[in-house]
Amino acid sequence: MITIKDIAKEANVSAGTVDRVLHNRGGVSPKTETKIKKILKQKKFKINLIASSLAMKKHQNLATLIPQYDEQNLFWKSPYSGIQKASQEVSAYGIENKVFFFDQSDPKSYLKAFRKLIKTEPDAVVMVPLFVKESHEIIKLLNLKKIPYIFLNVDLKGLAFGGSSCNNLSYIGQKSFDAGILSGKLSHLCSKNGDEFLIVMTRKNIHDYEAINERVKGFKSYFQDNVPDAHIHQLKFDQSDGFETVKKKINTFLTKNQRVKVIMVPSSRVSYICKTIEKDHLLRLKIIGFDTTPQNVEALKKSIVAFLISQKSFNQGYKSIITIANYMVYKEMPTNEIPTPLEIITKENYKYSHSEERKYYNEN
Amino acid sequence: MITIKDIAKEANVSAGTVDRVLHNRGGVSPKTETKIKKILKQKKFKINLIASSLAMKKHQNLATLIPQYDEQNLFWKSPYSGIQKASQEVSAYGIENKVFFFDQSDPKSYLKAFRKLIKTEPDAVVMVPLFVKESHEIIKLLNLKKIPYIFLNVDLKGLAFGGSSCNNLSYIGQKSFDAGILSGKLSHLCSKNGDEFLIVMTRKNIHDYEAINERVKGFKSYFQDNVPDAHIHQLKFDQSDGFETVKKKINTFLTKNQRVKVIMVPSSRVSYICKTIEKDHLLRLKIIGFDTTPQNVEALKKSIVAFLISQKSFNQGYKSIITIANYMVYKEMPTNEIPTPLEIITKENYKYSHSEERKYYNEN
DNA sequence: TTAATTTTCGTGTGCGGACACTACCTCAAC
DNA sequence: GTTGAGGTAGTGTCCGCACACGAAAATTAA
Repeated sequence: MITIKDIAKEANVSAGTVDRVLHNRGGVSPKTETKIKKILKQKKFKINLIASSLAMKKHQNLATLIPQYDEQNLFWKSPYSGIQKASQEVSAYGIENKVFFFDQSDPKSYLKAFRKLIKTEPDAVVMVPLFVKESHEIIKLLNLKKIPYIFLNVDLKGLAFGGSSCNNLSYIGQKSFDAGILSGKLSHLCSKNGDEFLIVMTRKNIHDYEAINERVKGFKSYFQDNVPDAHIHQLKFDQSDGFETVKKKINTFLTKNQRVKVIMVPSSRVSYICKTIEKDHLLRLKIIGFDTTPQNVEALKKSIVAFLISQKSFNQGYKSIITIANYMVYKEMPTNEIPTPLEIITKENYKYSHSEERKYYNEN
Repeated sequence: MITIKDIAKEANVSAGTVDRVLHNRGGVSPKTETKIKKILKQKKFKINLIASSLAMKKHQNLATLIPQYDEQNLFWKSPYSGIQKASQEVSAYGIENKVFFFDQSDPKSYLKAFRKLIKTEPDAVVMVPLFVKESHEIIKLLNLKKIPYIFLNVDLKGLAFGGSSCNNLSYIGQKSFDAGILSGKLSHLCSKNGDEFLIVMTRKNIHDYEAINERVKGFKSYFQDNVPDAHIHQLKFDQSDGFETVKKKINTFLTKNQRVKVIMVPSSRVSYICKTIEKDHLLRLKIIGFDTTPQNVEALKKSIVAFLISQKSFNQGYKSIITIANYMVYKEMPTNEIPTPLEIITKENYKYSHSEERKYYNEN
């Protein structure tokens, strides 16, 4: 193992000087700096994170702003678990994470939670910018206070409102358009010539309104590029539509359109949709959905759903914390976007796909 | 944060005594021991792993025994990269990993490499037990010397030869049978009633002889359970068969059997097989293979191959090192088996699936 | 009672790095 | 030549813990 002292000896300087170079703290003449840098590279010196974090002992505050989950909508449980796990890990590095929840259907609670958050004077923030307008108020303040922040799961693609542009260090989440393309490909693969397709949209989930649209666009884009003459139907339901309404509409539609063989549900509500569909129809259908919520996985196991496209939201949560922690501790700049994998989940590979998450649950 | 000193002060003893209690190192009177333990619990003291591992500076040797990769067979490059990455990380914990290579087609080189390895007196070993008989010689010695070891990618399911049973801490790899089931499911999903299936086996890859058999078994098992009357053909090629022989045989077969619509290649040689198949046939075929070797990914991108089932061998390599390192440092017992995910890779999601690996390549 | 021995415990050093503090050196102004 | 400012580089201390060493206390032997 190469230490700072080794480098110092090699360069005929003291450890302090090497340290100054390592951290760009200035006060080193260009000559010695280049010399030291050369030796650092040559010897492949890597800072000893253990010793480093011990020496720093800097207690930093991290704050996280995410939607609260409930039984109605378990989607946010998974990223929260990932956040919890990562928080535990980074605590050894002197970073303490506080989580603030808001109601995903209430912009006011979003702002309220943020106000609480900002009072704790965090050194960095991880947030889910669910509401565009309110987010810009938040961002303005964060920019002003020079608090670095990361977007999780939802992106505000550099939208600038009133001069406050997003300076988020990174966005960690799925590329929804590409996820849509993938759903198109899968639909295509498990269909034959002449089969028709159906997209079913619900409005129950606000959380990924933008994402859902992107997925639909991606889906259509796939077919435009590969099967331009494919017949793609679309059904939309409103928040106000009850279970029975949905049921009636869908089944009537499916009876009329017997050539529809594949259904794509661009939200995490695929299991709900499945429940409304009559058995006769289910038998001929291949159904593709998103996100591995417990209900969706149940439907997958029963072979009602053929594919789920997972965004590994546990990993998203986990990574968001790790990423910003690395920035806080080592000033390590993350890439602008950290796309999470588009995982294809079937009945057969589910049990292998979320082992990290399950392991975490078991340990706690 | 509670430190040892805090506890010591509270108990009116020195830090050394607290340390002795913490590590059961003896030499502490029952009275003070119970007193200290009480305070430890009460204050919820947790040892600072950072400081601990720094102070220990235990230089431990780790040795890894894996097959050498070459252009002919790039499969082993990926786990090696994962091993490299993990080695780098654990070096901060004072663990130095030495990698020893052998020729995957030569049992003698396997033993030879091991002899070299054992001379370095490693404190733990990660190995790919490719050859059953020779592995048992190795295991016998490791058991005797009480050196803990982990199996990577290939498992010796507790086979006992001459009284030497496998005491491997863990096996990190794919569950090949389940991977086969998954390939069956995918084949089924992208076929229609009456389509026939073809399994193409080559003997070029010895590395996963057992795995290949398991995959085939899994594939057949899926159809037995779900489509018992499916017609599954099988072609086997010998090591001696040249490209032209294979080409001739496959195309003759496909011409004769026009109802074959799906091909499953249970090894990582799917791209090789694809090259032998004439375009006319390719057009009607859905092809499923294993492992994301560069050539296979190429075929995937060209839409020649529909699905690849990846075992994330990079992660396997990475995890094997991390797992044994955790055991070495914290005596953390791993679970007996650490199955890696069965990832379904298509043209559309490839770019998101191996980002860790690519990131590592770019950084180095 | 005193010496010898064992048990119990305090002290000091070092792991590799961060950073404040200090010392030195150069060069210009007077 | 003296002085002081500004730029460079060295030194020392600390982070929390592990462990060796030896001192003090307790126990036993003589």
